[in-house]
Amino acid sequence: MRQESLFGHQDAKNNDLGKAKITSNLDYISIDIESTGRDPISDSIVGISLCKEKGIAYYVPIRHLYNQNIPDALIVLQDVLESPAIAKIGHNLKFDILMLMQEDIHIQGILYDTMVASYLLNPNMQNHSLEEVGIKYLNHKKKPFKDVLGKHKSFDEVPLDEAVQYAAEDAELAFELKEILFDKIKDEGLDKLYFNIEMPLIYVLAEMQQAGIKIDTKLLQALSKELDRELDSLESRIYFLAGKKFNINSSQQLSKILFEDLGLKTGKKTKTGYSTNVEVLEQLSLSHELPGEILSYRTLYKLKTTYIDTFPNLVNKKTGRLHTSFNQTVTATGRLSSSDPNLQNIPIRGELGLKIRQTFIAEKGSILISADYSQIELRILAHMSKDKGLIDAFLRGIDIHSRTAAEIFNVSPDNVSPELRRIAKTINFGIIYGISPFGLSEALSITSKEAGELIESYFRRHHGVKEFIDSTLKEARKNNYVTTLLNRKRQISEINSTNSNLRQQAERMAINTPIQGTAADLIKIAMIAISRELKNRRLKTKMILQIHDELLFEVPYEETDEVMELIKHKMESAFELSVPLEVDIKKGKNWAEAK
DNA sequence: GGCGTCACG
DNA sequence: ACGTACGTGACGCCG
Repeated sequence: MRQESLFGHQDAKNNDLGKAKITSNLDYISIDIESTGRDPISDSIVGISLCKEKGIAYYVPIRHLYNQNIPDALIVLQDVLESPAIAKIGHNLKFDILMLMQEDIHIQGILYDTMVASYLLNPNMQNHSLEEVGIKYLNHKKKPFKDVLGKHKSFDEVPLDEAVQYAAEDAELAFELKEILFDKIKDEGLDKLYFNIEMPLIYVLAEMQQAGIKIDTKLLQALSKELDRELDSLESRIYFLAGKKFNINSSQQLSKILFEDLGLKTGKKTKTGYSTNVEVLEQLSLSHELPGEILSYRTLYKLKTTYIDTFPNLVNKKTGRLHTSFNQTVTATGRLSSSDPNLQNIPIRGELGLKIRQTFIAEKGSILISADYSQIELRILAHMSKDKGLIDAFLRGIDIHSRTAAEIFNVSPDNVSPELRRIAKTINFGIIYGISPFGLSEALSITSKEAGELIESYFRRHHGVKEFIDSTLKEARKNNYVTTLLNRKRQISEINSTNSNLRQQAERMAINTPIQGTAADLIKIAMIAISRELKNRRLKTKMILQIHDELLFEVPYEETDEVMELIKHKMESAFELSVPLEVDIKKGKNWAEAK
């Protein structure tokens, strides 16, 4: 492999690569950006490597801490990077897109992202790093980044010859992986899913991350002080009830207090001892005052440490906003995940949950709009199972849980009590999770015999669902994988296991994945469609969060009406099922109001 | 770094 | 007899 620095290694002055020369006959090129760190909002570009031919890769230093930089090199490359006719190959291109956005360079063109390709080929795999994928498909062992960095604090301090070796290797590796992985993508019938959904989604996710969300730091700080006082008083009360001081956050120490000192009845066990989780403590709170106080303490402490005290520190200095990372290659089902910080698990339940949502606000002159799919997974179940009862209920717009209750308990729809509805709702959830008598019995605190009877009663009225489950399992056993409506695949390797625990777990995955995964497919389609339409109409509205079945937008006042209609329409028409997709949409000055 | 716990869909 | 509801990420504890 020949590795050169396009400008740094050779004599820069003699390197008058004209734009015409770069762009002519160039169908695709692999790129890899080196940076001062992994945060594409805060960190900056150090250099970029390029490869357009196996065996030849170039490294362009941009901001190394020595004098061989070509600050204008990016401008020379801009035409290539922004050419829609030149496809871009890379491993985790969302990162490169975001880094270049900082330089006001906007990548265009087909994206061959080898990380996303690896994920589609095996969504169960934990690690789709270039290191791992390189080893798996090319048996190519990369030099670890840590070794390149050595004693240096950041890549911009790495001497050029070492930087060239490392960076150019990455670009070439991605280039070579592209051939292999995208042949497989085609062979596996994943090309439509990749090119129609995952590939355009990369751009959408990059824009969402770049947009970020505004939070009310002052309000969070005020909440924090309020909680300090409450936690202090809870702490004293807990020590008093326990008869001594201890670390309330240690479940081990708490377990000793509850089950040894106070002699309360033990319940569920964990690997390391007796459980002190919320179910156990709720049960214990009937016989002693302490468990209830612990529960209050835990809730407040959790929300304070995870959200209230953390978020103000994460507000980006440049943008004044909170930026998450949307991960496209993490979940086994096709969902996105969010991290650093996770903005897909912002509290909503309880008074304090609402207060936290109130701290997510719109920019001055804008509002937040939240749009969420109503019962999307049950609608998908209705579609996939062709179950007459389910389809009929959704076509007629009936409250699905009440309808299920009426069926299972054989009462008239008007006579469904809230309690019966709650049970039916749990069963409906259970179906989607790959129901089992044990699981349902735990969720409803009934015996598994009773749970089994409820399940039987459900299937008596929903033959379509029963047949869907049976045929899905049959397919899974035959293929060792299951698929979503848009042909996403998940391998279910233990589906034929002789270990019954593993096999049953695999069976639940086999049922749940097509449903959860199809929901993920549909909202991804909607996101792409909405993003396109916002661009086409030159609207300023920004999509800022996705929470599995919900999209959150920041919308300038004057666009409110137009955008509300646009979003609802695009989400509801993302894909035509045999039942309607329904979207609830709301607006407000903060996320609590818009929900 | 594994574990328990708990925030969300 | 065993042990599981599906999918995530982050926190603090503990070794």
